[in-house]
Amino acid sequence: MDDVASEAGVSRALVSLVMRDSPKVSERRRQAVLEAADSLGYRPNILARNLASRRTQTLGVIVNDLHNPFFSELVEGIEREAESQNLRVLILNGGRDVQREQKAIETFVQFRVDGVVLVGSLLDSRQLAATARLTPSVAVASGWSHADVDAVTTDDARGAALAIKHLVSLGHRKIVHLDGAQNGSAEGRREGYILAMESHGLEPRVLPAGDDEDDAKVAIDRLVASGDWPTAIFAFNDLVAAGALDRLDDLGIEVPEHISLIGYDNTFIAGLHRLSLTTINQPRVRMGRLAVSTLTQRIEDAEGETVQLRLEPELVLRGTTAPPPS
Amino acid sequence: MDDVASEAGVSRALVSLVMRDSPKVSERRRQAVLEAADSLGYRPNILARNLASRRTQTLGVIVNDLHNPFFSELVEGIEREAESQNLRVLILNGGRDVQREQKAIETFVQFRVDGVVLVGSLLDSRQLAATARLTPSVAVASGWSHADVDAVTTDDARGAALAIKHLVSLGHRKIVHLDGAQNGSAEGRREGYILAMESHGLEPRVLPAGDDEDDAKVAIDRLVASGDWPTAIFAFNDLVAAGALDRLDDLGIEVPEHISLIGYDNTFIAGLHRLSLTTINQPRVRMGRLAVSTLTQRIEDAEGETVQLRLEPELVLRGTTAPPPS
DNA sequence: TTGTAAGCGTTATCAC
DNA sequence: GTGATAACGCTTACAA
Repeated sequence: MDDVASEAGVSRALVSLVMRDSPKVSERRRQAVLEAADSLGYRPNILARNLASRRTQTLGVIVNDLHNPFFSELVEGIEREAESQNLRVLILNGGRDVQREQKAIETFVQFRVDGVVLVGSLLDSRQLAATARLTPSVAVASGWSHADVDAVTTDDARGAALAIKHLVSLGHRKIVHLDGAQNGSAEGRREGYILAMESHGLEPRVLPAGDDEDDAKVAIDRLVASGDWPTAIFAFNDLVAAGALDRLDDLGIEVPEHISLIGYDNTFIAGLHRLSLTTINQPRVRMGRLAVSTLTQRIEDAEGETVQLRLEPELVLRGTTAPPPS
Repeated sequence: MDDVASEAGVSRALVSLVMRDSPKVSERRRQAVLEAADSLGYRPNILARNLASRRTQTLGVIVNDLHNPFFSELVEGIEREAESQNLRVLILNGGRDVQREQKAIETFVQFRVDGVVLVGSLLDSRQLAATARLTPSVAVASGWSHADVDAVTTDDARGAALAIKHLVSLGHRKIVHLDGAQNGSAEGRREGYILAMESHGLEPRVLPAGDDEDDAKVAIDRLVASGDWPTAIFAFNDLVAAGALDRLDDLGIEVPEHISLIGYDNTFIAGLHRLSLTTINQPRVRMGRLAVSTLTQRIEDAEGETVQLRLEPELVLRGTTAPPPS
């Protein structure tokens, strides 16, 4: 910075102002500084800047699972809103592992990012609350049971109810749920499923699965072994549905002729014609944007009341649901 | 840090040593410091640490397209190797946009990360070389034409040749290529395709497409409009192949009965039974690991000779290729 | 093994 | 618009 200052024939303070796009610099000086900086290949040191200014203009995003398209599509929304607020976005991979997620949080805290967005977090309420005490935080797409932390979700119970209602209206009565295990959204969908089944006078049957294709395959195999076959499956998400579909194809069980299948998230996978998965849509881009705006409000006012936004999911009809075989 | 020191009854320097897991601290003091840190909720400030130590122990990863599973799977390899070398990994989304990628590089440079991994970069040779001059860099999965920059790739021309050889051996003669446009790997695959076609005495036909499903659909529509129908399509990647498959299904053109289709990357999409895409595999995890080890060597020795690793792609036979209709 | 003191590259304040 | 000077929170010789 000293070098740039003397090269441009100005003070260091002026260089600092120019680098920060301050309006109180004459155009002439600004040009001189920018040229000097350029010719010397000067790059402001963000570390020093952040240290001195005690702000980072950076948001940390922790993505539970980069492999799941739902999350990467959500990140788009986050980035768009952050960009419009002139905030940088750093991404860390949670790797579907609570420990790694905790470590990622720790990293962001140590980096002193202005705030953290937890996408599809695996943390429980207590851990989430602890995180929010450490740094401004918002949870997106990670269920509904976290009273004290800002969150943007869709109503998972309602989404599940939409799925079940659709299946019931087609005439299904034996509908099983492939459960998302410890995933934050699993509880809402599971309970929504159970409630919806009961409200239709049907008996719920929850099969533990997980959140990706492999988990689904194992679950389907167990379902086969049980000998008790349903007429429809409500899967935790599209990945699970895709895995289930794979296994059903292996077994020669036709979808939707023999069995109906419904996913969740409406990722691009569900839209592939060959899968044409009936699913539940979540407005990801909007969720991402809202998460960021919620977070920036929280950053400005640490004490404000907890914000909990719950958007509406909607049913997307495609080709994997039909009336049960007669 | 001062607070922790006085709470633990030691000097600030000692606290620093403990926080960095230095071996030269007595167990007794270490415990005292850790307890004090814990009770005060102390978190070392990485910014200050990095500033003072002039190293960040952090690698920056710029992912061209989070939406493409190939890249997210590659990131796994990167993270694994980085973790084993005790390096943090920060991810920035390139968003399939050269400008954004350049901005991401700038951000990492300003953060003074120890090095940068460019995954599926869109930069041309000159831009890449400029980046490498700024900070230790390695390009992964972004083609072969960047002589002065460390790179880990697979042999795209060879991959294309494998695809064409397979199709030719099935009896195909009219094979078109859906081209990846400005994507770094596009050139190698395109030229490999052209060369392979010519070596079989066939006429190459390159159709501009892009790198995702939508690009593919447009390209297929143009192909239809041309009235000149091939018996096989070699797509730039699995996403393009999936998009092409969608469009072909729309048109009632059966794969592989009427037309054969082959993708590239062997992402999990290709493995979905409903798509069952014949494709070319790239060893992503290994590529990721090699990228990091190459980069760390470069960090240690800025002057060493350029490292260019080219791994072998391989054909993965699935269900979208068959002999041409007779 | 512990303590001291001089940086690290910025920002921020304030008088000029 | 400028220049001096004190933070910012840590590391790192070097001394003890």
